[in-house]
Amino acid sequence: MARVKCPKCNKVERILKAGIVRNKQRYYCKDCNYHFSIAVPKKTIGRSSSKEDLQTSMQDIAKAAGVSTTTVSRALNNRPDINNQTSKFIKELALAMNYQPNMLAQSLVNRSTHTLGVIIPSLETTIFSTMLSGIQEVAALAGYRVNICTSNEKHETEIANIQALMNNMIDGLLICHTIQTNSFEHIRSHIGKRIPIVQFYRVADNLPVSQILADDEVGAEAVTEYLVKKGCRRIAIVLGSKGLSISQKRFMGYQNVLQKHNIKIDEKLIAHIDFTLEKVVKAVDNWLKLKPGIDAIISISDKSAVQIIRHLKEKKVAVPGKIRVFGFGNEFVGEIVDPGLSTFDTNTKRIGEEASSLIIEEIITGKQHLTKKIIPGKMILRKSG
Amino acid sequence: MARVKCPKCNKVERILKAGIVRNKQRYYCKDCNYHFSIAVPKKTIGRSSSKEDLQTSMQDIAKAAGVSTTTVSRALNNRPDINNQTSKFIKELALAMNYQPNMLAQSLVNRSTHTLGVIIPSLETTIFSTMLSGIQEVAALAGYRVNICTSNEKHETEIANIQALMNNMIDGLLICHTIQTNSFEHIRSHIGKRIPIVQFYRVADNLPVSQILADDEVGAEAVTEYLVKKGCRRIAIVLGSKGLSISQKRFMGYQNVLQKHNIKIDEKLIAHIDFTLEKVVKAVDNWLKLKPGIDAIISISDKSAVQIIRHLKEKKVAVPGKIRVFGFGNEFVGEIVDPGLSTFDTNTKRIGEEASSLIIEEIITGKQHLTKKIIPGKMILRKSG
DNA sequence: ATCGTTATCGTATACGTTTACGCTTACGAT
DNA sequence: ATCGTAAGCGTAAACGTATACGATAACGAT
Repeated sequence: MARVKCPKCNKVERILKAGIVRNKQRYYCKDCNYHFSIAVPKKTIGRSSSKEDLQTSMQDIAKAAGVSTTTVSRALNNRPDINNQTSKFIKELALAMNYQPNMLAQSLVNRSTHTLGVIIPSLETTIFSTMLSGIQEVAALAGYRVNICTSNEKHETEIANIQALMNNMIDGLLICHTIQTNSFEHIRSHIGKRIPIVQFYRVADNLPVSQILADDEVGAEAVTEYLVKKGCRRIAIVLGSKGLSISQKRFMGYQNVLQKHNIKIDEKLIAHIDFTLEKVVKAVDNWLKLKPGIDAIISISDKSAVQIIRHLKEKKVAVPGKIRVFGFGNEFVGEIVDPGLSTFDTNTKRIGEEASSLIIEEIITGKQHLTKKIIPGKMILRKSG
Repeated sequence: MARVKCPKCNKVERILKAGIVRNKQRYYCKDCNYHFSIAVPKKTIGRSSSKEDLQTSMQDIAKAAGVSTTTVSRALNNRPDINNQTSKFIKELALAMNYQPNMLAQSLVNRSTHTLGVIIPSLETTIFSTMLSGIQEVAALAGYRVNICTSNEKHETEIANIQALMNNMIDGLLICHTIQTNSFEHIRSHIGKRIPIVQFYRVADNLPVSQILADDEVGAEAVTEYLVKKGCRRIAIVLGSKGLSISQKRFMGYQNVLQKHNIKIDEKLIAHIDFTLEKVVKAVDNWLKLKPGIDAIISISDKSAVQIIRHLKEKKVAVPGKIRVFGFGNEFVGEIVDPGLSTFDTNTKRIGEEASSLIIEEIITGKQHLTKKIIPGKMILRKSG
């Protein structure tokens, strides 16, 4: 029996075992400092299965019915070139034998898995889980499964996820980028292949893939316009990474309105951050020190906006009396906070639904049209703004 | 060319097309009122692919290297019975040719997809998306994908989802039942097969499958005990379906404490409902009419609890002055509401993590131990209770 | 000289499904 | 009587990978 060798230095003496992951024994060669892994042979995996707990296959049915597997396939797929009695008989037999088609085998021949891959930054943020919900519901209606990966707002994880998904297991990829994502080469290398890609919510504008996005520019315009009308002149705004259209568009809307009203744009009032609690609080604290002071904050998300309101309350700053606060997204928590959060409803669930629907269309037709669809939203006024 | 026939009445005349779903043309026979579907033949699907956009396979590498696919397989899997130069050469070639293994083919031979199926009631409820987040993170660390289905709190959808998942595409199933689920035959028929099942959070006690659950009884005891200490004697409680252990356990805890303190249990104070807003409001309104009145409400979820607080505020009922309110789950919204929500932190994310970890262990070892693990939680006191 | 062992590789088969193609039979048209 | 056509079925190849088994050559031991 051949012993385990190091693929690099070809030696066999100083090899250590280093745990098992995904049914693969990991090894480490102390000589050349090299890691590698070998799949655990089937025998050693303790499956009790001799024969009986296996699924019944088409061949089992064929044998039982005394026909070929082709005929079974024809019956089960309602093909026209089969006698009706035969078909009926086989179908009943399949039912009686509790036949379940093996999706893997079907997918292998048909080159399609009826599965969508979804990469989102987080599952613990309401807007993302809401979008995912929309994706999932539409997908389920069309008979598609959903494979979900979270990037945890980390660019490297996003890249790793794409690699993990693009191995013939999905028919299409839906992606919402990390807040810090600024380069998009990891996407570009997959464009134009068999598997279509659709970006949603947080998209990159210079990539030739379809997009479903919120009405960021119009939303920011509406909110800013409203605030200016209310007399605000020093409006602070929280944005994400500059490479993302969500930041660009919202800044555009903000800028448009301020310029229209001849209000100078102050760089100090613009924060490009990820929305962790500490970063948000720090940005707000910096703004509070400014002279002249700010009179409004537009936040990138409702969650941050609500945290800002809480922070301002702690600092005894009146909302909306001293500072008006606006959010984006219309999450449940905005209804509950006191004062109620004014926000721009981005129609979050609908974004997921449309993204799902679009990619399924691209999968079925095989055409990628570079659709760019903006989902309209609406301003919701409560007490905070 | 054979024309489309009805599989039932064998006629061909009165057949109507009825849309395409999952690449299958649906038909409807007006004669016998029968629906059926036929897969759309490959030719008619407009794939431009002649040859070049296909992935490179092991055979391509084998051909290029002048060896057999077996040798390529050996090289790529670090098998010991291969010459080191050969192996290195093949690996470099594979890299140069941008080889990506076809997971479908691998899964077909290995009989494992490294994919977990998850069925949860909803993605728009914080506790569920948090649990899913835990599941996903642990799964990703172990190299497993996650296939997500939502039952939308509907029993029939749960059943349909199980059927859809149990077709060789997953290695294990994680399920959190619907609030209305009361019978479990749809689970029982899948027990003992190759695919392990783990129930989490909402489980059924009399099924021979592993469980990961919150510390419902202890939690309910702690909360009830606290309320009694505060002088409450008419404590109302919101529960889900009677078949679920989550309802039973919480009721047990509630009952234990009341009996210990010789407080009579009033059936009118116990509501078995799903937690839609209307049902919750209706239950609360009924309680408000009672004489003697209630002095506390324990809710099944933080979201409902927060809605209850809002409703009580609208009705000018003082919280906690007149009625104390407790939730379950420790969601973000409980921090934000005013007064802050007292709640029992069920350690939601950890439940997901443990469930994921457990099922992966069952998959790898091939043994199903009927583990029953209770995740400890802790009471969190804020202003509402 | 013969045998056993080991290293290295290929052949063939398997996984479960779909489908191109070919074969037979029946039947109506010429 | 012959041909064409269609219905109904089977054979075999294909999808891409993994592996049991066999083959060969080299080498040392007896």
